[in-house]
Amino acid sequence: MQKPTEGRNENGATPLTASEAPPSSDFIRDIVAADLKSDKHGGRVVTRFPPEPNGHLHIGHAKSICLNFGIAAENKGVCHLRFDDTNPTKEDVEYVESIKEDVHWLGFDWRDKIFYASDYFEQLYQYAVQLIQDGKAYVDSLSAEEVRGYRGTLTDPGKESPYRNRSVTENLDLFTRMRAGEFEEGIHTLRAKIDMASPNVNMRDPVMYRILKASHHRTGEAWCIYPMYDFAHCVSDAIEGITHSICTLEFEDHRPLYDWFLDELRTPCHPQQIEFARLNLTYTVMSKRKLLALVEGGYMRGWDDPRMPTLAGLRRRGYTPEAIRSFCERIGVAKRNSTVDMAMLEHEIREDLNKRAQRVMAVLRPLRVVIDNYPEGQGEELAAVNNPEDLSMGTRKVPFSRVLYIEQDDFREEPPKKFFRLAPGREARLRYAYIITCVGVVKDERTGEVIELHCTYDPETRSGGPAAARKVKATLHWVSAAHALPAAVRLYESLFTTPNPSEAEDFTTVLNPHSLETLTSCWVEPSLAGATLGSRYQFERQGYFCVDPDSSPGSLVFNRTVTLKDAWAKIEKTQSSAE
RNA sequence: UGAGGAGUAGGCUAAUUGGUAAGCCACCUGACUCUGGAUCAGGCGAUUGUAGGUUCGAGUCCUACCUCCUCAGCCA
Repeated sequence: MQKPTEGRNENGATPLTASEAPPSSDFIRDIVAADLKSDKHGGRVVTRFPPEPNGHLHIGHAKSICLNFGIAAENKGVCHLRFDDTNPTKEDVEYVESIKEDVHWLGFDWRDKIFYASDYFEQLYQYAVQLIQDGKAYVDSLSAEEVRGYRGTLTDPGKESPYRNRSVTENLDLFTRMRAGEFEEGIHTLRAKIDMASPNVNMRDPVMYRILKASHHRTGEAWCIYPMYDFAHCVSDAIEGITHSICTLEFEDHRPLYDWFLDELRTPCHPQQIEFARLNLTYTVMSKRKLLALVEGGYMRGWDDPRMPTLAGLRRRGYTPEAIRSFCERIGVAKRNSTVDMAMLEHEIREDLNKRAQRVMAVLRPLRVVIDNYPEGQGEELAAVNNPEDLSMGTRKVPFSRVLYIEQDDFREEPPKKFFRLAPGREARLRYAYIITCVGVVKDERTGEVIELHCTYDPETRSGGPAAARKVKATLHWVSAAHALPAAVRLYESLFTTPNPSEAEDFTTVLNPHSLETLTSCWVEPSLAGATLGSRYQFERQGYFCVDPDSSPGSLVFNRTVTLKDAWAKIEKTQSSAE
């Protein structure tokens, strides 16, 4: 199928961005394409993203969102947002709001197609009644423990409940009274009458309804019986006219049940359930349980802690929706359990921000530098390019003066091999400014720590000046001490010390103690004075940073989204490990 | 030991349906560079889980085996 964008690209006019690029094909898209061709669903494509509002979305959900909304969009179809809110004891409006926000932020629009399984409670109930009337469902009065005993094991068949053969009339009566609230929780359940000897445990008379005297975040006290996932989900899909019901691998065993309900109910529409492997990422965890434990255990500041793989966390960290979408496209979709390298995600955000983020100079660990031959009280403004990857972003002025700060890492009193930066007697370029030579080192008398450098500058070497072309091995970022703005910067490293924390007996023991480092005496160039919340910058030579919501006027707080690739760090690492 | 799935370079994912293993990440060179960034050029790396079989030809088909994942909630 020819996409309009392809022709445009061939002309070389407009390069495709990641999100515009033709989606790579995968087995699900193959199925959808085949169904379209065979007219299986009347030429329609309707998908759905069905979260339960009992937690916050993470990047694993993003994979599902991109898949469902993506497939719909590619086929001129629609994707519904449906809240699977069938368990009031675990759900809350707080979560539905955050989920809506996250899906929108990711860049997807469900338009008016937002639904709730709870909207279908009455229809679901009527379908259940129909099943009872057909002799395909019954009210069971076994206790939870007894049900477990009757279910059998993976290798042994189950036994039929003594209540399995109640009459339709009795079942109808009991079910009506269940709804009316006559029974306490656990007294009765409605079960599908299938096959207690089925090798598939899900088919051994699964529970359809249980009594829950809980207040539901949308239906309040209207109901005291709630449908189970297996019954509610397939019927909800059918009600909405879903064509392809895409879910994760653990539901493969449920597919026969999904089909059983819809077949028995003779719904006008029978969606196809398709399963794919959920996303795993190295150096983090994805399970709701573990994420919750991190928050409740006080290991994280909240669901939006920038170290969390939640969409709220990634957003606060500085990730763009474009990078996440591109990531989801590149990892592909398959049935194979796999763990994607975190480096892939980092690659995506670097690639995106490299094109878009304004460059700026910031000194994180300041070392004072005095330019001895630069006149005291004098200053000048130097032109700096905002983004060498996109000259249309223009230039800005950066103030220069006699006293500056450079990065402590950019000076070594005794430089190791391959260290190109400043050292006694050595020269280096100050970006957009002059070439300087280190002529003196001031140390703290007690600690011996280097606290100040004395340098001279060569006026001829000013950027654009007569000797500007002279080659020096290193270019350093800097800020003018008199003009710089103070800032706090939060540096993040991987959340865990091992690539696969879930394999640890207790995953909290492999938490990385250095996952967060806060630097409070940083200096940033004055152009950042008006930086707005969430705005993203490249701090030259260091990485991408964004303004954290903890910032207030006059007190900037930045999060490091990701570092720049650092060739020197690698050299230094191999040097030190070689010793 | 029941049922359902899955095995392709270090990691992900493809392979026009039986036609001679491709792409991205990572890693390593080199070029270029006023970001040790970016970019560009190149490279490393797979007897496609194993063993047989069919075929002129197999990652694709057949047989057996091995390994891993999921399932015994009145959770989703």
